[in-house]
Amino acid sequence: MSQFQDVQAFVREANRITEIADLQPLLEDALKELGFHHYALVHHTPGWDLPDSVIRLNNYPENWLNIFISRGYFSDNPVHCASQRSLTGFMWSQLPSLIQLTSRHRQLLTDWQTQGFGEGFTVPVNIIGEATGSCSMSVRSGDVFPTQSLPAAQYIACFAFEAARRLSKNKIVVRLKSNSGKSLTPRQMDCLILVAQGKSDWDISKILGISDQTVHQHIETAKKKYGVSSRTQLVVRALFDNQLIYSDIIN
Amino acid sequence: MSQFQDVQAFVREANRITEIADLQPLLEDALKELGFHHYALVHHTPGWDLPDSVIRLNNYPENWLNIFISRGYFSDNPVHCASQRSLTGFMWSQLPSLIQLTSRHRQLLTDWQTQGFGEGFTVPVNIIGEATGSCSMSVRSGDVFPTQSLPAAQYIACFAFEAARRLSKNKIVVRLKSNSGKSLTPRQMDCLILVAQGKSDWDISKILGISDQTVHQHIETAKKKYGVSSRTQLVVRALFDNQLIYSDIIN
DNA sequence: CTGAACATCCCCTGATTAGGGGAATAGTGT
DNA sequence: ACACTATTCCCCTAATCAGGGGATGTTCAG
Repeated sequence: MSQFQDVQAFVREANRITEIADLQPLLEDALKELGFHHYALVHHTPGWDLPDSVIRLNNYPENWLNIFISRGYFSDNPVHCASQRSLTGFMWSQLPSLIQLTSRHRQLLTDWQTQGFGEGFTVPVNIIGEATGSCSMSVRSGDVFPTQSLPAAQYIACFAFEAARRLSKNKIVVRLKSNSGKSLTPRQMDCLILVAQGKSDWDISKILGISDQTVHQHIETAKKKYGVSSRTQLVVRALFDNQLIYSDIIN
Repeated sequence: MSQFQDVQAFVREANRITEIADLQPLLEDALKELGFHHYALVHHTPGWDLPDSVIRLNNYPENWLNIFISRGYFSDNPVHCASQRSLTGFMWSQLPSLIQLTSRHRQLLTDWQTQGFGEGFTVPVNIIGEATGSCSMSVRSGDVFPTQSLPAAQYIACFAFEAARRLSKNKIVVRLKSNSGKSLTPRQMDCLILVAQGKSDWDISKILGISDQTVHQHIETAKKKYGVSSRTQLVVRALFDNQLIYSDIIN
């Protein structure tokens, strides 16, 4: 599996299967060949139950799944948290340098080790308009970690998720209402950013040094450009269209 | 470049450089070796000017850049649009099957061909909390398209963007205020989704078949859980935390 | 069985937003 | 010079949201 041609065989097969159930053994075998014993290909959802379109493949022993569910580790999971900050795969031993681990995070990692599991590697999967996800793989405690397999692992993880996505029953489709070049003026953007931060018209007027009615006017014009009727919709659309990004808004 | 070991050399070098300017020749050479003549590694921003932290590397001839800028193609770009819908790289000839092309999109592609450029391949780059981006590469019209290089191209594109991200001056950092397991109740989620869609309390009350004051109550409780003071902030936080996804909201 | 959490409803006041007008100034491009 | 856009300000009314208060019934775990 040191050649791209080898992993391409996996990609070809993954593209051919028609049932999500068929992906499970395919992926398990491919990752076993790379030297990994457990894997999890999942959407990052706040809850465990409920939705049908959510991808959640893994070969963890039932014992671990029980611990995982009973302690509510599916939400606020350090691996998921870090994978939203990275583009390429990362090893779990690097987690402390990627995010600030909480005591709850450390507890999860301790529980993991206590169950006889070892180092892991996670490939992030982020698609705008869908739930974020990841494909993780790990070895048992004491096993040699297959560092030389990571490039192939990254590649396989990516295409495995794409295949799972394709086969996921209720396809999560988001149709872009193209904003067709209509863009906001600088002043409208100033106001919009502050609106997204939860500021009132009066707050914004003081921050920008203009009257609150002018702020109101800018926001109304922006809403008309997007064809929406509420400020909340305006912010959602602007985020979705990349006119706004979270770093403008949060902290 | 048929082996993972070969592209790993690129990854090692990309991780070593300390200036974004050094990435340009490194990436250009690597992609030339794969058989591509032009590339663009960019953040998808609605405007061309302005921000400093935005990544925008390319080796397009000035002629094309002028056309690109003068016609405002940086916004509403079909390649960027499609790359937000995909996880793995795609060829530009597949664009019609990925998104619905507008006349403006087709105009861009026509202009592209008129300038003597040919088939291209784009690797999406999506990181939550940052502007989305992509790494595209293309051949000249009439050149053979290096299909066998696509796996390596996908891999290199990914790590090139990660390197550019690392070197981008004003690092776009978003700190997660961990919601530490505090999750919304089903009814609160119902209301939140409808709020995000721009519905008023009264609308929501009719949709859910409860009183508008109850709706109000659910939203207030949700706001308290997130520690925010406005509905807009609530929606932004919920989107950021993956409690809400765009497909819940848009269409 | 007893709390705790959830869901539902009602009351109240004041602040904010929505949506309709109109109008002056400055700059840009034709 | 004229059209156009952006920016700024003002007026108005009605609807909605924010933030208090309290109350009832269900469900589920300890």
